[in-house]
Amino acid sequence: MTRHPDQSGKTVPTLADVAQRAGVSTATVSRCLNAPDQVVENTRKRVMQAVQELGYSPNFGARALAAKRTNTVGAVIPTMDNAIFARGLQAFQEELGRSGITLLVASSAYRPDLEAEQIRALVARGADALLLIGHDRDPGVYRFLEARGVPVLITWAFDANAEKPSIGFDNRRAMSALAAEVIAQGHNRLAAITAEQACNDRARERMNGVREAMHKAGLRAESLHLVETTYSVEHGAKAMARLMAITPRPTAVICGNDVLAVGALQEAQKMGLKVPGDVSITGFDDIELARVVTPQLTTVHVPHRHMGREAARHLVQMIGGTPFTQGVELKTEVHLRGTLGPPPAR
Amino acid sequence: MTRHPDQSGKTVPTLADVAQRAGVSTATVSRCLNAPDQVVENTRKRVMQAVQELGYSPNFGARALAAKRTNTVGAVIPTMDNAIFARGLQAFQEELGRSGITLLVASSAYRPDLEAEQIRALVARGADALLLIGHDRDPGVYRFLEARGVPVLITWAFDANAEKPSIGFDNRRAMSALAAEVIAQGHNRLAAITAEQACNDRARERMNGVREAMHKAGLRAESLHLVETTYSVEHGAKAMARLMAITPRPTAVICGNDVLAVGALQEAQKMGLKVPGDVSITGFDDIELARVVTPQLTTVHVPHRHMGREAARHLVQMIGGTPFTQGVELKTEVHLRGTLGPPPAR
DNA sequence: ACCTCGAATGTAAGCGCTTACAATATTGCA
DNA sequence: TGCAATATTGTAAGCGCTTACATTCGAGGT
Repeated sequence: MTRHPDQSGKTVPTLADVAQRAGVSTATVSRCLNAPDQVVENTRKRVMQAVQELGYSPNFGARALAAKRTNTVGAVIPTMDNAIFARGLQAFQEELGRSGITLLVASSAYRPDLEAEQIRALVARGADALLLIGHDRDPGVYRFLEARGVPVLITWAFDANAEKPSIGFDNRRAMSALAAEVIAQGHNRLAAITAEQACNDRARERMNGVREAMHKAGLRAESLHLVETTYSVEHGAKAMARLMAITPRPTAVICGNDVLAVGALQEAQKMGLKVPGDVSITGFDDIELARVVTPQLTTVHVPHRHMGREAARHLVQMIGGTPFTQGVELKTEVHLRGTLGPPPAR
Repeated sequence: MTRHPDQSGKTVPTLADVAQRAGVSTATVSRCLNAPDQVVENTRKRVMQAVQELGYSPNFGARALAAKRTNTVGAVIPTMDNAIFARGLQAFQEELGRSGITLLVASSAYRPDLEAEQIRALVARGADALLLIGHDRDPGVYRFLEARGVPVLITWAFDANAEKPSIGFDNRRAMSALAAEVIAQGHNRLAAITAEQACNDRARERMNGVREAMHKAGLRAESLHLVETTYSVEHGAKAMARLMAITPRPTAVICGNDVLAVGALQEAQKMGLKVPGDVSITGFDDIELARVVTPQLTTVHVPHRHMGREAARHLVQMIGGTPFTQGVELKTEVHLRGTLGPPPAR
């Protein structure tokens, strides 16, 4: 493989270089960097100056190797391609920063095999703990993590009975509440567009929520027209086209997330359907997109930032050795906006 | 600091453990992992089985330390909070993956000090090369990178004369082309909303592009009403409100990016102004948002994925030792959509 | 059967850092 | 001033891995 990039024979200064220049031992330099108060002011100044002059920065690998600790946590998210995870992750990172911990992010493109690979990569890189999205996962992955003693926290979902502690919300209940609002408007021909449900407990639970609400309202859950598709505005639009071809046409389309919902909305408008006059549409997540389309999307608001912050706090504790958390359930809220209205007066 | 997370005395298997179990030396195990064809089939099978049974995975830090090479490149982007960088970065990562290189991403929240810190962190982590956004940066950072011999590629901008090679587009020219279209519609009372220009050559050059187009068209560049604000839909809206309070009211508002433009669009509509009937609005970037609002945004399309892919290719070469690149300039395209029209017939 | 030579494997020296422990300097107090 | 106690610094042993070099093995040629 490639020879390393010391293109012009540059030499990276090491601890020893700094020590020599400052006229102290490497141990002292190390202490200056990691526990400055153990070093007397005078020496410290000298060392710091040497650090400056040499442009020294510690070699992370060596440090991790020697200290058996990296002050790094890893997160594997399904995709960076949209805002759903961005906001929560940002908050997560900010909170970690307070404890001097660095975040490493990897994305799995919604593929379980890639996710497993990324998890291994992060662990190999020394992640002290991991943040993962959703509970669904090959048990082998959990065994691996268990064997390595790497604390794991699940988020974007909450399930008190799952193998690993989670900080998030109950996807089923949240969606059920939204669906109940839809039904309360008088809709009884319902359809739904969901992201792929295999390996995705969040998507699955959301759809279960829809059925639950239908059942409670006395509607036959089996009458729900369900289209499963991959995550994108375009696919949402395509799915919508399929649903609108059904007769009698569904009067409300409940989407598993805002991105699909926006696609559905666009398609409806393109077909000349009035939203919500001819058909109601709802989303889930309440990302920026939801408030930017016309009419604005009725959706479930998720406290992304709060979730990220809480996750960080708990993970820091877990790294500190506080064993096993019960998990935290966060509340979501249905936000009623323009895309939901009563069904057409047939 | 925290004791490390071996909560229950788990022991992570090392190369030596694998070697012992397979009855070979550590060198052979290492070779099995890094250069399998140097090991005879029989031994290899035995080793691989031991790896399996033990659930061994190599310690990245140790490997980097010994091999002086990490097969990792780092990228520091201004924010993860929106889609602008996501798509290009995704492509970047995919292309790197082809060469077996891992991407580490950090975000700087548009703050130069944080960016410098993240750059140091990535270098300390052994990044073989770095991808950075835009040219503006404290010279000290470049000196540091130079001293470390870390190849750097700039993207999301192109400037043949800049200190570091870049792969991107000419922000000024691209915006100038868009502004020319606006002017061609008959607008002569122009306003603009820009992201903060300090430390952001991209934002600055875009505004220079507006002025350039005005100048070419015989308009006084000084007559441009400019509002500078931070990056978000809401701030775009606020800025729009300020601009719409000016008399005589500008008839076209050129925004430095799509996010600000969407905010401006929302505000205009909230104020009861017709877009483009009463006021035209344009964006820049052509992110998903641009096609999702009503009417769709006239904007500059940037070939994000192409840019990411190219950047990856060149960076891989640079790591391989191919010195200094001339850089690559990519073409952008003005996409005329619904938010641009002729000015109101006064 | 013996020798040569290349392929396969083993040996052991670090890579740059942290940290237990030892050595030394400094301080307070009698 | 002298001594114990404490604060500061130094010494050196690894952390887990790669790799140059040494060693051993096996096949082919005579």
